[in-house]
Amino acid sequence: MIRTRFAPSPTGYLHIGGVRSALFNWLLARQSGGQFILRIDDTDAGRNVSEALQPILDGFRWLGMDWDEGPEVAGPHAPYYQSQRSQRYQEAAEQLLASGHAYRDYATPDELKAERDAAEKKGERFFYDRQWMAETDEQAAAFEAEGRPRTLRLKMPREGTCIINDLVRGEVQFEWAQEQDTVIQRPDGSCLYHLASVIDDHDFNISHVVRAEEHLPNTPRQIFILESLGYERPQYAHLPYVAEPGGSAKLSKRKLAKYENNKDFAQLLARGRNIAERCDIPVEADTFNPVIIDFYREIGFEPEAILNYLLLLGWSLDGETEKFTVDEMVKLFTIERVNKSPASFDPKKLIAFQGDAFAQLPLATRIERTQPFAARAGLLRSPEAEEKLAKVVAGADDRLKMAGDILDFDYFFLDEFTFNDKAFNKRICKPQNARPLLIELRGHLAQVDFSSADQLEQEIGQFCVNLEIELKDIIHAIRVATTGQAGGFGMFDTLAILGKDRVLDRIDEALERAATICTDS
RNA sequence: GCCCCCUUCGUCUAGUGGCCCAGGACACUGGAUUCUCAGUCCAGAAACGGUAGUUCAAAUCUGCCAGGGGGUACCA
Repeated sequence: MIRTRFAPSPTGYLHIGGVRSALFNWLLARQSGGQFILRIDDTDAGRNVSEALQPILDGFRWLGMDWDEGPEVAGPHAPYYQSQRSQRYQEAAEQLLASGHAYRDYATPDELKAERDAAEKKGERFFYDRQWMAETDEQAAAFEAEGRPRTLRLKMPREGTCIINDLVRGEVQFEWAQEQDTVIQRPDGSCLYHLASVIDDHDFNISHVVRAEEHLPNTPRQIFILESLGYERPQYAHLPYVAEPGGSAKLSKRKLAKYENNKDFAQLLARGRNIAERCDIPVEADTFNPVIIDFYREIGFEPEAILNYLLLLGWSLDGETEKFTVDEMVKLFTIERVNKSPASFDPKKLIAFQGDAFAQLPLATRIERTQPFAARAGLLRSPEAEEKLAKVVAGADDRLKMAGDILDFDYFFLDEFTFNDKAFNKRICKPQNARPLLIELRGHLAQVDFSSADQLEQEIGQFCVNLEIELKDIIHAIRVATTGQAGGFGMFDTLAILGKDRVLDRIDEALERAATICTDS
């Protein structure tokens, strides 16, 4: 039985790279009828865990990655919080000490630092020489009498090779002699990550440790721990990390400011901020950002689109197939086809996937998705607004890339709207017959029934025939006058949705504006 | 510095010795269609880090070099 795990720290946000690691773990488990476990690495005390964990669990639920064991679902190996498992780590630490695989060490942080600095000065690699190792209880007592702090260190082998057969990297070798005597327990008795992680993976029966490649160099010491304890090795798969947009360094939540200099990243962020601002969504610098999963949920992305995009960041089926439903991902994913090299996060391609996924949705679903955004932005105040929303979403068609884009069509809902200056100049000021035609058309439109777009098309067509002009001689001016925009969807649909009153008012408004701002030349 | 990993179009990738003067996708450019925008269709530009070998034949194998990255914690 394949059992995989993802182990987030409760920091209050779910990193996009983390989501990808989690996805690969989840896929691996699901495709074989295995299990996916969520374990919380909250060894850092002093933080309100439940509060900081919630956004992460919400993220998982939103993405549809369910976990078989972990927070809020419990399970046979509970607790799944490392902070509640210290007793267990303590036992393991003692076992390691008793078997001679670990030793008590009494070096002070200052002494260590001095040695480290000295080694660096000589251009050498620091290597702890076990100077303050207590080999006997007497020695330990003596050190303790001096008031020295006690840590527990791994007594790493000084010769031989550690061979790891990694599922994505193949065989990787490390010389034991290069490994440091890692500290596994602090003076206060708390245990460190490497110990905790190994114990938990063993206790939870994790069969496949699938994690980011920054853990690869840590693996030998973890293997040392687990073999010293007599545990079986899990299978390892070290994933390439997700790199920053336009770069090759690891995508980091600490470098948000830097990414804003990336054009594509900045555009995505700006798009999100625009939606958030109008919908009154709190924009916290820490979480409202394309590196964090919450961002996408807030502005109306489809979880499947994100999953699909992330899947392709480091994995491919065949170089041709790009679109996968979640079921297909589960069925077709193979750890063997995970790439070795880092993949950089490309906001543009993510948007392309999202736009595609959104367009695939049935109309009713798209309406449903846009509804909350329209509501929060105050577009749905009039009684017939819901009905209008349905028409607008239908008319907008694939111009809507994400649910929050509905705000681009606010001019259908609000009395107030703004004219795009450039379009106004080009379509209304410049063509010399635009204004007379608009006046003429306004008069005609006042007699026309607006209930059907087809009807409007006929009427306006006839209007053009009568005046011996072409449709395009007038239609652009109408668009700008009634929507303020250079582009938009079908003009007759637009007019029908807008309704007669608004259309006439707006033409009047446009004419007034033209009178004041168009400079005759 | 030391250890480890990685290196095909701008980006994600296909490619496991001949099918590759390198295929697909996003983005980009041009054209067609339309009332605009979006879309769609067609076309185009765009890559095997370098080098020395092995071989009849190398993006694919080997060595070296270079570049990038990760790790090097009483962080995870």
